[in-house]
Amino acid sequence: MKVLTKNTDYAIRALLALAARKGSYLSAKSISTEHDIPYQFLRRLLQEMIRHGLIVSKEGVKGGFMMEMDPDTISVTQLIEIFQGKVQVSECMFRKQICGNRSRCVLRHEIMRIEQVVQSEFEKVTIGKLLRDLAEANQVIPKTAKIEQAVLNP
Amino acid sequence: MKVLTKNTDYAIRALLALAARKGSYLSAKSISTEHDIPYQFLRRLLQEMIRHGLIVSKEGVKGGFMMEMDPDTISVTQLIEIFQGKVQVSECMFRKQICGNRSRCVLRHEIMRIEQVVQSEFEKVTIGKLLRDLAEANQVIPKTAKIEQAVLNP
DNA sequence: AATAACTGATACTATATTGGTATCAATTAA
DNA sequence: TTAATTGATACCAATATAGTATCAGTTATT
Repeated sequence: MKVLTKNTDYAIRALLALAARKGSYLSAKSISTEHDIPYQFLRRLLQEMIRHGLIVSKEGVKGGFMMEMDPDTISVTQLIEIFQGKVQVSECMFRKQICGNRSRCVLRHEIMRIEQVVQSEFEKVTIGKLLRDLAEANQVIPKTAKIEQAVLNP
Repeated sequence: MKVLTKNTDYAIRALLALAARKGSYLSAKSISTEHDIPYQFLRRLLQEMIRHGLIVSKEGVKGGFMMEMDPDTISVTQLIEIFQGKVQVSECMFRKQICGNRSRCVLRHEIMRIEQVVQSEFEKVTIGKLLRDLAEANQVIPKTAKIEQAVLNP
């Protein structure tokens, strides 16, 4: 059971790069090469994130993608939902009516409780928090010159 | 993101049926029809559970599958692991050496913490507990005659 | 105005996972 | 002997995941 697919994993890494250079445009190409993410794949992810209002873009030369919003308002849960769909126990959850299978519902009750825990935990993990963790981790190993560089080329 | 696949879902239901009639043999066919689980699919699941020592079987007429062990020792985590693989953040988790990508590792650290929470929560949810929850739920609706029947034909 | 560096949109392919079916051999109670 | 059963395994279809390719439109720079 994989918690994060490549989609989400790459998206998080791209957002970290954008958050580290918040306010300036980064091209898909530069993010791709610096973070070892397949170029065309990355572009699709970036466009998806634009559609969800997480980042903005500018076309043409010197264009690229930019993060405008506060990185602390972007949580890992959001990204999981975008790229892996809303967390659900099993399909029957989407039916509005009470599920005919009572045993499944008992199970569901238990798991929904756990889901709440997971959701709230995941919501605390934001791009902002990860970025700070990263900076901290880099300070522990001061050999890697500039922190910014270390953040962008880990 | 689906927490439980059909595999796990069906397996849990089958185990609930077996736990409710603990000590006696139930055929795959009866479980299949009573719980609306595709016959051949179910048989594969049952065999997998035998391989993992969760249940036992007897061949021939009046044969079938039986639960011998304490239902409280079978947790949902175990079933998820059997049918959906061990919970992992992303592939790089399986590499022994420290992952070259530092940003991913920071993320990993966060998620592993969450994983711990999930694991321990899921471990509390055992077949035994679900069965008791079921019986309780059935008592609330006393119309459904015998509890045993209600458990098996929910 | 031409060009090169960009994004937008979308179609395509390969592989893995999930969900489900079919078949045949071996066992056993009646 | 026979019918009900499991053991083992091969197969199939649908979906999800991961990744590639292409072409049209935009824009800074020359």
